[in-house]
Amino acid sequence: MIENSKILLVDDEEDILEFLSYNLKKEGFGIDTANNGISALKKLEKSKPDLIILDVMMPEMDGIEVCEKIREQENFDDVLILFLTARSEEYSELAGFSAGADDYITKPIKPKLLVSRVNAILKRKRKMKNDGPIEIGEIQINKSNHKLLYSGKEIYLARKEFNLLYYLMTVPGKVFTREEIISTIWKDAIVGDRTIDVHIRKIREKIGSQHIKTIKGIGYKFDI
Amino acid sequence: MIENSKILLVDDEEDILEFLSYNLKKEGFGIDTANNGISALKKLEKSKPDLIILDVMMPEMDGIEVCEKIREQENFDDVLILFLTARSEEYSELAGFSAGADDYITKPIKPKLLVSRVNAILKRKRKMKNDGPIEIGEIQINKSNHKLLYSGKEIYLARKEFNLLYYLMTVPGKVFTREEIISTIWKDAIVGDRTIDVHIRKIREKIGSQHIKTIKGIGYKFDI
DNA sequence: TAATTTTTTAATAAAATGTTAACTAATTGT
DNA sequence: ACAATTAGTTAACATTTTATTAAAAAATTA
Repeated sequence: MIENSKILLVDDEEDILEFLSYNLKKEGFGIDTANNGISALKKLEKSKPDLIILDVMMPEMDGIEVCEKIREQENFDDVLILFLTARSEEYSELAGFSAGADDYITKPIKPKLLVSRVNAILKRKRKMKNDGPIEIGEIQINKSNHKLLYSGKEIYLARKEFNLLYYLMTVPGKVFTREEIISTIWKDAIVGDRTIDVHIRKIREKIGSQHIKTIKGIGYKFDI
Repeated sequence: MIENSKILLVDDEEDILEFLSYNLKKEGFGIDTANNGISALKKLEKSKPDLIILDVMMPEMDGIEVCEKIREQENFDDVLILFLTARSEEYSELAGFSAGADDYITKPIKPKLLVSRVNAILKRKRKMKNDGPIEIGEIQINKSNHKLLYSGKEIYLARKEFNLLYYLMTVPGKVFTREEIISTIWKDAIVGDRTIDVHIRKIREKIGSQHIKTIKGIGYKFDI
């Protein structure tokens, strides 16, 4: 499953491309490479990668810009993107995430860490993609047909509300931080903190307020 | 904390060993030395270092080989390893990292840079480790989802309370001084001494007062 | 394009959390 | 034992965080 995932590597340094290729091929991933942003964008359609590993520092078009351009495309607005950054460029953490990155690895790259990070991120994705309905108590939520059943009755949720509730329900009992929520539900937009509250409120309006609990200073969790 | 870290230095040149020793001891690190790879591997078990500084260029067994051998050992497959390389040996960067190094420093070694690098790498490690639930007796505290279980029952702690208890539980039995507590929990605020007491009191209110012991004139510790 | 729905923001209220001050209790050193 | 020091307690107050509205902006649908 994971083994069949395709990864597109984008870096201007041939050495790094080879190093990454070697270590990821060894793990059974399908590898495609590009040595600049433009070439990467061109290869997208044909390659259809599950994950893109992007160097932040590249001449002409840097990783952040490439990332933004990828996210603009209909078919790739939810492809996984992982940034490579030099240790010193701490700024890239923030810049990268707001550009729509899913994770990042600092150089120098350690093969073990790289592989485990890549596996983790793909696993997470598959879990999210896993379309089977989640059933908790009297509540059933089904991503494939976008339906929420509460005691057998269908309740309509707007998209953001649905995504948010679904996300919380993926791990019942776990407290999701506001940061986690924002970086998952609002990948490619910067929204204020109150936005979450309002959506939570609307969900509570529809399913009652006993299920979604506020953990002040941290975030929210779904409980039976 | 950092000050108590143990470092194993491995180099064939006595001068360098002394130079490193001198500069790192001055910072409060515990130092052990070995002048070849075989001796280093032997000392591992007894020394249990947090960090190993390895010269790449050594006769008989070079640093990369030593590194690989260390990584093969169950107990040390995630010990930190830092390479010393001559500036010219650029190849060693890639080779070193694929052997499992965490960082490297080029010779000639500048004391200030050495110390800051070592501190940085140890800090990073502690940060990474800072996950996963801590379970002590009937108490389980889980930072990733901000949950405290006491005899299986979930207890709610406010954020500061949680952070404080978690901190004390990171090293059960260790007495944390008020200074340590303040500089960890109140990183960017100046608070009075009574503030700690009040938070301790609130925690005791929730989990009972048998676990957090006051060491008068020093600080507090967590005990089973 | 207009109408409708959804999403976001802004303003404000409410609630929870955090800190301090003032006082009391306990401990320690002499 | 007694003063000095340190910790505990409480309640008031300050600060931070979240909830609730209504209204504006954006997206979707007819």
